[in-house]
Amino acid sequence: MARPTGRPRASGDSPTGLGTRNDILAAGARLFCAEGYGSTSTHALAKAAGIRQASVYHYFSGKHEVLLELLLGTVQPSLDAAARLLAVTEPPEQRLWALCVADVRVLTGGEENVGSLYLLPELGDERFSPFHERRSELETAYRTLVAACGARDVERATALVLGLVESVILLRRRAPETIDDETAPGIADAALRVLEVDADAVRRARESGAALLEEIAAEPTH
Amino acid sequence: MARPTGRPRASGDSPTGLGTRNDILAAGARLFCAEGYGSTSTHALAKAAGIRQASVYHYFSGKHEVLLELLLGTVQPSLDAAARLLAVTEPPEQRLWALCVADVRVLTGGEENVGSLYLLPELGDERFSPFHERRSELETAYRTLVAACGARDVERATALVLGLVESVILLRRRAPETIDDETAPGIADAALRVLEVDADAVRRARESGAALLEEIAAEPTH
DNA sequence: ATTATCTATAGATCTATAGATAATGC
DNA sequence: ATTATCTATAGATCTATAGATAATGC
Repeated sequence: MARPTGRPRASGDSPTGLGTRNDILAAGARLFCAEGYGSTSTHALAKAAGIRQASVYHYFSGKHEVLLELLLGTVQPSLDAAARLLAVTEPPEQRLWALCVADVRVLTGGEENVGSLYLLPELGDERFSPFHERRSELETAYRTLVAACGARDVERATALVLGLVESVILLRRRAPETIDDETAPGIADAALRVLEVDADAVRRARESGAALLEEIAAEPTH
Repeated sequence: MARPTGRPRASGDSPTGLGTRNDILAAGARLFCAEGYGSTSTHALAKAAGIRQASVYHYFSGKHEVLLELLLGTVQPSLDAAARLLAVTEPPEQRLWALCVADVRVLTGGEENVGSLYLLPELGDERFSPFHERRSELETAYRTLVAACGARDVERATALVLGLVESVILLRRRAPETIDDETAPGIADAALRVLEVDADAVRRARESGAALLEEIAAEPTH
């Protein structure tokens, strides 16, 4: 797409080099995280994407669709990992450990702290319910594994584990320089400890976790 | 103030019964948390406070001042507790434990989840820098106590402790029904364990923590 | 007289559509 | 011919000010 069809842009090139649609998504990720959803106008979105305000509507029906697509794109990889981990036969401690690691990696990866989109108060709007459905599926997967680990109060334990995983969103805001390769395993260990899994089982989960993660990454979804 | 001076409201009474200024603050807390800052218009704010849009400006120069006052009011009690805990002579583990408990109690108290105001992306605006200054003072207090507890990597440890404390904001969103009297001590215990404080010292902190909290609550600020 | 509220509104901004334009593709 | 962009803009909404009004206070 060296010279794509259609009228050329008035100003400059695609900032991402991945086409206008991705320019808009990248601009949305940056602006919604840094300035907020309600405080980002379609004009600001377009400007950051290197196009005019009206051109946004060629790709999206409004900024809500931009945010929705960002949200779905963020939850999907975790949901895939969860589906695979529910299907394998390893001990639940190892699978929960792997799910935590996979999820934290999604939240710590990428250019923007897209996890912080989860924290936007505007997500209460019903337009984002497709996201909430997926998110709720993911929580069900966590709950299933937490229960399989033998937690007494499953609801409370699940909330604590999810809180631990999501706390990485806050950590990335506060001190991104402290995030490294040990962050995800460290949080996954802490999640098992919250469930009062004994130290030996935590160690085993960590030892076999890497292999399990590779396994589910390789395996195709059925 | 049964019949206050000034023109009466066109519609109804003060929702809070604590005067118009507090009506506006309460409306701000509710709307900024539930709908977001940028998505809440001065009209919506006024309506929730039971007055007309223009009347907001009699008390505040704009919605940014409403949010700023809410933020300062939320950080102040924690800052007071921190100042007192830095002044006493108890072991640092006990003082850090007490600070965590005091902070979590602020974040779990009140009608609205005001801690979630901390997560608004709009806080980057320089109009909120008075809040960031106080917040940064509070972080310094945490850092001082974390260092006194003998943490090796003070910055990283402080970030983890603050993350743990703030995770209660997310917990209150996700599962408010799981929050009880054990939440704050539980988080404070976890904070000490993150610092690899030995189990005995954690137990001691918890045992003497309640008394220490009462002491600093009673004591006047100098 | 003072005060807190109100109504009215100017000007800015924002959204979403209509229609023009400037490229490539056939 | 098709497409992606553009310009222009109508109508909605939002902010912040001006000035009127309806109470109490003296």
